[in-house]
Amino acid sequence: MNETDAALICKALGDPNRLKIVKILADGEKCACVLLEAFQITQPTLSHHMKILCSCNLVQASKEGKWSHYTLNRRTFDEFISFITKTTTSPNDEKENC
Amino acid sequence: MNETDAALICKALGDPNRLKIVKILADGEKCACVLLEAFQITQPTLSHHMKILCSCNLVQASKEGKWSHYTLNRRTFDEFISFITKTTTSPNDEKENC
DNA sequence: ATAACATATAGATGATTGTCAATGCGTTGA
DNA sequence: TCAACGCATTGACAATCATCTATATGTTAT
Repeated sequence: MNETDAALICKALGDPNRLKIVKILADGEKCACVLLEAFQITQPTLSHHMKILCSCNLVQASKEGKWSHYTLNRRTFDEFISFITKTTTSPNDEKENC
Repeated sequence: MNETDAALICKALGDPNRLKIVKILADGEKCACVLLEAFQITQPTLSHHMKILCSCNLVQASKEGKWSHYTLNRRTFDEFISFITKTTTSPNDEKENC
């Protein structure tokens, strides 16, 4: 996990719908049809959001027949949390002031 | 801190430059001129980013004469961390599956 | 085979974003 | 008072984004 990865994840979580998707997935694996019910968006739009969440490795998809199942990737999430926490606690080298 | 606030903060952190600004501010208060040196952007662009970081309460600005000093608002940051951590650990009510 | 279903992809569109040059505004020092 | 300085604001522009409709792809059941 580096700054680029973290910024990508932040960007992914920066959309209210995607943040809510992550919240729902925190409850456990869900298929797209169940996720879709929780929103007022069309199926292609949901698919688009899932692709973004998967591309930053925050969510994992697995197909089972017709259904796509999505799970929250807790390892990525934990790494993200620890990265940004570290970012704000460990001082860096630039001590310069005005 | 609610989902809207958290999404706003994620959005603010979703830009690599802003994430780096936060990282630098973690070292302590900085003025705009020092921040500017760390980037390849123009002064108005930095000003724009600072406005976004301040508007979600992640950063606080204070003027002293000609200089604007910026500090990381650790309280907001901690609330943010605990919110998204809670989001992915506490199960919600929707237990429905396919 | 064929119809119904679940999801993904393509293409279009309006909104938002990051960036810059130009300019404005308040402060400091000569 | 006036010039220089630090920063904010404005307006413009290209790029990205969230969303939609239409369509394609793969799967299940008849």
